[in-house]
Amino acid sequence: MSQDRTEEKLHSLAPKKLAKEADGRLARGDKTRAALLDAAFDEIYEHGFQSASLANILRTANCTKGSLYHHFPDKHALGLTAAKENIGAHFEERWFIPLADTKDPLTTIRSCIQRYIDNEDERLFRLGCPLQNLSQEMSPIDEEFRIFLAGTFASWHAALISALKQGQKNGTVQEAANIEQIAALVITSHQGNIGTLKATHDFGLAHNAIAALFSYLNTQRPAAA
Amino acid sequence: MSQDRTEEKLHSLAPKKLAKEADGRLARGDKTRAALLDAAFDEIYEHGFQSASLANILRTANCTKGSLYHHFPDKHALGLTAAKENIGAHFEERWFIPLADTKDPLTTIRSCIQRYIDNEDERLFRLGCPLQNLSQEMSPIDEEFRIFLAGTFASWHAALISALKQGQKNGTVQEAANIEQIAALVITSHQGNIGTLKATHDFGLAHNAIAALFSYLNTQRPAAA
DNA sequence: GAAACTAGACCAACCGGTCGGTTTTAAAGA
DNA sequence: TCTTTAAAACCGACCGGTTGGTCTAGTTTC
Repeated sequence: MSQDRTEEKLHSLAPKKLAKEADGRLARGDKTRAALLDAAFDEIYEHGFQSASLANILRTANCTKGSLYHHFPDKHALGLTAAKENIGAHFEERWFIPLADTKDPLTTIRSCIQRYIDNEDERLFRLGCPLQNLSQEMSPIDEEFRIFLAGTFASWHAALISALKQGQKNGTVQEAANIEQIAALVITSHQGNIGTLKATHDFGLAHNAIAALFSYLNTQRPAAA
Repeated sequence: MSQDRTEEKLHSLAPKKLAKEADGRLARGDKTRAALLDAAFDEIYEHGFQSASLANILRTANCTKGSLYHHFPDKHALGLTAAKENIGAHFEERWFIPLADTKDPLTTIRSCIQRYIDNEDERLFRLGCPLQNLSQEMSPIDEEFRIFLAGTFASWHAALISALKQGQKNGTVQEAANIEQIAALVITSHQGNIGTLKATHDFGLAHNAIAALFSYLNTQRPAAA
């Protein structure tokens, strides 16, 4: 599947510059495109990429095959673009912005994680994390997806490390703390927690796991704060 | 999908009692059945349940549609049985047996986890953990699968807790340790680690995550051992 | 000879993708 | 301002291929 997708690019995957009407709304074509991307993300989130049905996407977006294949070369490009735009925005809002200028990263991390469990997000509970879902499904069979997903993990890791360094500067994280290790455990335990919750539906387990993580994080604070 | 599967059971999902030949080998029918289950598990592990192709399974198992639908009522039953037998055996070998009679569960847990990363298992690296893959894919769309998977997580959790209690009795785990929390973090961080590795292909991240986990586990030992 | 098992042709439903044709839009020309 | 024009956007019938599943006929085993 999708071995040599490097050929000609009739449609660019680079973020599209949106033409706007005078009143600021999207032009007709871009509105369709946006509806397509929204519908595609939803369908993929619900069913996975491979089982996502173009017919369903078309129905939700209220448009037709012709439109779809005018805007995107194939299902793969549609899915990848939808994933990029949506997952990128999610991490920006939920992690990168809160971490960007915190002086107490350990507390910030705690609140970022807590927010996933507290907010009673029915879809998160039922469907899990889109980044993780796509990682599981697509990593082994599509290198283009895998590279994007790996890049997201890398950015996440980098943002955590940079925030933890800031914490050291500001005296909220031990100088001796192994920052790479902390960041790695935050990522893996959080991912595992969301994924496990989806199958077990056991909030008790999830709360215990984050309690353990938080107690670990607390050991990384300076002895005298 | 699979809403009311409670109707008549022409084929039981309970572990089948295998008829044996005089010389101990499996009878013809059971050999076909076993080949089918093996092939099904492989195909599902590689492509997921929904994308698993019966044609591929039949080719691998070297048998035909007629045989398949003689032994199993449908794809769902085949997949669920294959998952149960294989995942059950895996956890038995990799976790339940090592944990069963250990006096130092923290060390045992450590070696169980380490084994996943050290053993250069190409399929684990590329495809991840079957329990996790199926959790991601099937939990939201099939309650029967979900219940089995949740049960596996519950058994895993219980085995960890029981081992950690043994550790307390034997003085290798702090009396004050919150055992449920430890067990929960072991499960979620391990699951997250395997899943993340599959997308990132970054062993460094994986090693950092388990290093952090191990350092947390070490804080749960008695002060003077 | 009955029951267990295997064989594979066949089916309707659905899949992603193509293609010739129509409508809408915005810019150019007068 | 009205007309022309070409590109952009949209439409949906249609295609070959694959899917899970059915069914009848034949073989093996006891």
